[in-house]
Amino acid sequence: MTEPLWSGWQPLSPRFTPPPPVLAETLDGGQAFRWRQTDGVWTGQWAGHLVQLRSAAGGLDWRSPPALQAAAAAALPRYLALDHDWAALTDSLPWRSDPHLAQCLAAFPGLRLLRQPFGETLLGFLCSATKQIVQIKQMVALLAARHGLPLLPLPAPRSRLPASFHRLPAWSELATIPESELRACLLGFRAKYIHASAVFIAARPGWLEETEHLPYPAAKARLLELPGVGEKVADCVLLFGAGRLEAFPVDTWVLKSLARRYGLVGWQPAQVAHFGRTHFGARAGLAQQYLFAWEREFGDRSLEGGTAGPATGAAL
DNA sequence: TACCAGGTGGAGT
DNA sequence: ACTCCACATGGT
Repeated sequence: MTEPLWSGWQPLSPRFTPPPPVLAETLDGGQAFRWRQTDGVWTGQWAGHLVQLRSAAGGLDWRSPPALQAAAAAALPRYLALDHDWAALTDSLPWRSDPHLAQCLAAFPGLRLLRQPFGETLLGFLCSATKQIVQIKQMVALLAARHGLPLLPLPAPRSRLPASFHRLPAWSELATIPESELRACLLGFRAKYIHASAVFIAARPGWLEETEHLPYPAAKARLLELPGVGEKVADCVLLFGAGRLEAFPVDTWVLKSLARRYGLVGWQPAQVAHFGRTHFGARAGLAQQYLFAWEREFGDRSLEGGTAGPATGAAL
């Protein structure tokens, strides 16, 4: 008979027990672009991995296709950053003196940063400029489907696979794809940035890997050399793809958050970034993720009524 | 129909 | 240094 697509569910360890909405925010809130939920089960991919997660009584369960299970078991702890003490990291944020931050922490208990593959994170956020998350996910899915290697040596045309799974194309592969084919993946003007960045990276073997391991300021300076990578994208890549918690990406939502909740109306992104790093400290990027999640979920509703003073409290 | 979306780079002051 | 603007495309 054919091998089952998925192996049996296994408990994730160390434990990771977010409430389902927080798991959703973690996997699908704008850090990563390759997770989908159906019937309470999250299916996600990174590098050569394919994993499902579901909430169970004592924590999360996970499973993979049998052929990929061993590799996934080794890779999952790093991807989900299970070895980090997120409760302690979150507690180190200045929530005691910042009522709005305290409100954000309470609204998304257990939110964490993923540790995604560096190159894939770069690709995702090169797609992100002035696009909604659902649209970024669509671009990334098309890039994988059309230009990435199949994940499994697929057994049968009639297999029970709901869809075929593909890796994202590596940067060396992206360099060989004509810009017109990238545009066909709904990338729009981002296609030329991805193409030019791929050519840049392909001309410098080892450059991307070295960049990942440099200290934050040097790594950011190198990422800024890439066409299409500015302050915000560089910080997202370092925060979500290199574990640099001091990176403080300022996107339109964080700009809104700091304007509405901290009174920084009219401030430029660079000024807001400076404020964020000094106010939130060495793990400013973690604080940023809470602010981002809260503003997207509750921000507009909280505007009805009160003026946006510092840390005006909307009811939870 | 407007306006917005996890922005960036370039041109003109 | 700052301000405006083009860049593609779909969602609301």
